[in-house]
Amino acid sequence: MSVQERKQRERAERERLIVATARELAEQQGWDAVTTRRLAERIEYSQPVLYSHFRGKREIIGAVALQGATELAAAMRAATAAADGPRERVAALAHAYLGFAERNPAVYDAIFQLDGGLAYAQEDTPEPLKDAFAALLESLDEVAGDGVAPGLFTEVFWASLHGVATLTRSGRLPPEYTEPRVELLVDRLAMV
Amino acid sequence: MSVQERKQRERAERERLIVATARELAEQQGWDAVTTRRLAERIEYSQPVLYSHFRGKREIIGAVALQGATELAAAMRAATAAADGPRERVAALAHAYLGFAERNPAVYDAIFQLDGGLAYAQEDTPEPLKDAFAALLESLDEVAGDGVAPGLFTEVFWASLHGVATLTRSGRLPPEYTEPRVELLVDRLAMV
DNA sequence: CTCTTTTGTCTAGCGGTGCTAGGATCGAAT
DNA sequence: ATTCGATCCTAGCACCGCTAGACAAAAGAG
Repeated sequence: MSVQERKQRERAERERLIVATARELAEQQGWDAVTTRRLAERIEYSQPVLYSHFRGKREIIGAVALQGATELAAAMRAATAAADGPRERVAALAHAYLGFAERNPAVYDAIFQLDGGLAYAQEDTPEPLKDAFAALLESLDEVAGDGVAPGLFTEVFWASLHGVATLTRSGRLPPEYTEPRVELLVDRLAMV
Repeated sequence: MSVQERKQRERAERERLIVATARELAEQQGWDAVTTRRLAERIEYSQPVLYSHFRGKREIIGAVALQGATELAAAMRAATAAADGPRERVAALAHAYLGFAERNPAVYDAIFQLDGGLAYAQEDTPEPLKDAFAALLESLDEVAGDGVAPGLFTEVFWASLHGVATLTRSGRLPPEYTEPRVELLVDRLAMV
């Protein structure tokens, strides 16, 4: 029995290694550089081993996305917990979100831009994704304003942040005015 | 002389054919399906011909992006010209933008998501891109509000629309509530 | 301890990608 | 008619995601 347990443990460990290595490589050189060959070489196994853990490259992206969503949710909750008052909470939320996107661009892409084979906005959406949305909702609920559904408000606020994050990182928005952009968003959208 | 002119004309015509075919193929089957081999086959020339017109696939995407930006700018101007009052103009602008993104997803990607080798938000940014931003600015200028730079306001409004457009199309936002989302954005962001 | 069976891993290869070198062909000018 | 230059294509490179099948190591049975 214990032999099987050890093997299972080692297998799980190797799977973590694959995900961590893919993430590292993606952050270092972009997702285009994450090829199955390079990834296999880095974990010091042959390519087919990857396919004994994941159906394909897409699922590896998905695994990185789930890990990232968990961290993003935690980062947002930590930031809002330390803020006083609704206005400050929303501002802290926005900064935490954009900060995460800036510090972990490849992970952000895995969650919000690439196809990781995950279901979004459905019943079978993976828990980490639901939870990241819930973390947004928790702080935005109180500033949605009268007659506006908190869920709808959260979607709109989130979409705005996402737009700023992606357009900035692709060089379509100059990065130097991010701060006033966020202030404007918070000022106008949040009903203090 | 006239022989050279004819050749030049034919060359320009073939270049238009390449761009139009790439766009068509991208809208039909997505950008992943736009390979140099398939594209070459559709225009009934060999692969290397593509490279006598463009440096590579990236530049073809860029050409589609410029064409699309011109159309997008025209669509926004047409929509806002037919609207009465600032509030209605902004709403019409938002609908024109999102409508374009929905009807031409591949072109939208070429402009705002993919790497077409174009410069954004700089002096050497191609005219069509500058003009599309200018078209946004023209209608948003009057609703930026006191003490808010119209350029900054336009960036934020644009980013919000972009977030809605991309998250919706990738299935991360359920499409059925797009209308109330846009209404909320216009209501809150625009200082009527 | 030996033999069988199962499990795990690797080598090699398939059909595809973007891109390019070098040769063939065709038209224009001498 | 012949040279010459422009134009285009065939063939091929290195890489991609993914997989079949050979092989070795470990586990279980006698």
